[in-house]
Amino acid sequence: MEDRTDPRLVRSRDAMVLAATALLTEGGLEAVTHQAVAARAGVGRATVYRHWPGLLDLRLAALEAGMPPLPPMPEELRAASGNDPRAELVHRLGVLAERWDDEQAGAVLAAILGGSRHDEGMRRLRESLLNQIADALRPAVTAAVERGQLRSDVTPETFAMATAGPLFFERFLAGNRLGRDTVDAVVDAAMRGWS
Amino acid sequence: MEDRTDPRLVRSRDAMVLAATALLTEGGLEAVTHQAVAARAGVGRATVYRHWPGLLDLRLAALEAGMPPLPPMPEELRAASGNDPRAELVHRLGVLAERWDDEQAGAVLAAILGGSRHDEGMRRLRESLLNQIADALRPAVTAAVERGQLRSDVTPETFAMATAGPLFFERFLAGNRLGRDTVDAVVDAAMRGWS
DNA sequence: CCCCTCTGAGACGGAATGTCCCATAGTAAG
DNA sequence: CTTACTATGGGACATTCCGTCTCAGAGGGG
Repeated sequence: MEDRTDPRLVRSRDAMVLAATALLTEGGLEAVTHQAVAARAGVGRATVYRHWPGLLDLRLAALEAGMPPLPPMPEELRAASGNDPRAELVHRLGVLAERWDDEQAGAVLAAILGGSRHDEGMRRLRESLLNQIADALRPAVTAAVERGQLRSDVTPETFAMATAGPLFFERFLAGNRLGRDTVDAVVDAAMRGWS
Repeated sequence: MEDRTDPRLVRSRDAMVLAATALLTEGGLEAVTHQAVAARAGVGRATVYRHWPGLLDLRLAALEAGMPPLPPMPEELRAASGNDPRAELVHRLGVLAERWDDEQAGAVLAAILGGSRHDEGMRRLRESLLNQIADALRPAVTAAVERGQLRSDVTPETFAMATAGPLFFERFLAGNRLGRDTVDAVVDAAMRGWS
């Protein structure tokens, strides 16, 4: 259990990760190479190799950095919505939609989708992403099921498919930005369709 | 309007496109390079450059070849279903799901999603893909609207989002294969949710 | 049969990749 | 402040890849 806190190490590391995510956003995963990261971060080429010996390691680091966890639901907001499952679902999917509207998220998602079929690390990222979404919806979905607003066989995973699916489609296949009205319509249709 | 029918030309071209799609399926878009295609197709490296001077041209050709149009709805099937919009929607989305279950389609889709943000050609491919889906659903959606089975403001594009979206999510984010039951449940929920 | 086009093979200069070494500067401990 | 240590930057190096060019020969059309 090493405690690597050498400031030089974290400094250069941060600079490299920052450069890598920027390159990823601008030019896709292919643009993330040891050389490009070194140049962008103002760092020696050998340093990048020292931190991430393999190209996949480097790219994985960029993807992880570009995929921070979703913020948890603020407790006061939950109370303010009167513990209404529908309102909570709209809020959580709204946060997700906001995240997906970001350029960086698009680059990360596309890269993970493409890479997860060939690389184990990216497969893990994809699964963690999926769990992130399902977990964000879990409490509200469970509550909605208990109140009879959703069929009892509807799991958070199913509901994620029914809501995040259309949002994903609209954002990344149709290329449209996600407005609050879209989120609202999707949640509405899903609750009606799966009850 | 040239009529290039030199057998040598089409022969080598076909071999290269075949090799390119295979490489795309196996290793993603990055695996498609002039060198790799030449080796795989048993063709001189210069020949690949002659046909597609740029790397993007080459990759675009591979993507186009891996994205054939959806087959039209057979007229007898349409009659057999008694012109029932719901049955037609299930059928068309079933065809789409089958297509997406194929390995090659996954590679193509992921590549298009990732590349369409930086390349004009891929953006066109993405749009054509979207239109393909919307067009496949158009007649049935229109019929369903006319019969009051869907709200009058539901367009084929909206319905595509509501159905192809979840299927896409389930297939490429959750990583599950698409069974007939999934298609059925999704169409069912969408028709209930958007009516 | 001849002419033309496409092809395969290879040479080439340039760029990128991966590995190594070493002098130096920043860091932690005495 | 001094000392031992460690990460860094820069460069050398061999190797591979990339894009372009040339040229002889095979395949096709008239």
